[in-house]
Amino acid sequence: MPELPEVETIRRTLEPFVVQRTIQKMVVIQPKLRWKIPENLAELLKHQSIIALQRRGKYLLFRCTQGTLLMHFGMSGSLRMVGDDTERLKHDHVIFYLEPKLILRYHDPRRFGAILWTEDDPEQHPLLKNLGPEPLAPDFHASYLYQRAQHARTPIKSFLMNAHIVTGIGNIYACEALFHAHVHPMTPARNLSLDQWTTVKNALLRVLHQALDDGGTTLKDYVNAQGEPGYFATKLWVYGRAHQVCRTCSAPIETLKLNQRTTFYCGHCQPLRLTTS
DNA sequence: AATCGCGCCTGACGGC
DNA sequence: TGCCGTCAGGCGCGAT
Repeated sequence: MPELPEVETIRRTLEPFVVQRTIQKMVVIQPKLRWKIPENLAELLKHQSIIALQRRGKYLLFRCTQGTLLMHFGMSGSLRMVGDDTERLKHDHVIFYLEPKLILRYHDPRRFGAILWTEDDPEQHPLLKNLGPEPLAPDFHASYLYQRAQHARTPIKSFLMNAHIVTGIGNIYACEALFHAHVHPMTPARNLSLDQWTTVKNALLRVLHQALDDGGTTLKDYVNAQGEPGYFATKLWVYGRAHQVCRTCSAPIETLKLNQRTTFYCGHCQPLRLTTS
């Protein structure tokens, strides 16, 4: 599922190809994504040039001459460059035809993704304006997390996955970062000391950078814009490893449900501490 | 104000 | 073989 490293990988793969190109045509096959694709979008996009390709959290931003196309991949979305348009697949919902010739196909079986348009500052778009900071930004500090967590009784894993606190962290990287930080996912966020937040933040950055180096995590169907998978899946320590032995201590990896999401952890390496230390 | 759980979707899989 | 239930889950939104 595309989290920050996957979306950033798509962005990096795509950027040298799409910037400076012009949108000749957009064909919508299935407009019903998480939100309906605006009916006039094809008309609006025609003949616009792509000036830059950016990322904010898990959103991909196509900065165009007269506005910005916002793209989200939900759980199962992908965007691929293809040579020709002859072999359209089931769940290919939108096709972008660029000039000089380049075809992009947006594919999303579960349709939890989104394709939207704004002509204002995209940072002020309702979906972006309340997002928390980028964890990979140079000014992202443990002290920020510590401050925001002061009154949060919510489990640290839910806290890290809250895009209004910090963007881009989904289930996989939240589980992995907490494992490396030796913090139990149920620990109330406000219980962590500044030192512990430093540990968590460093673990998070290490996991995100490693995943980026590996081109993201492919569990089932994630591919970048060139159709290539990511190789971080082989380096997962807890995610998807229920009942298997911990690679550190050989205890069985356990699971629990947090906000309807399966949470993987090692009960031995990540002891639950309910008192502030 | 913070937190919880629903609903949107399809595909894979297990049981019968 | 087919049908049904369950699970996977990002995230806005309404309810508490």
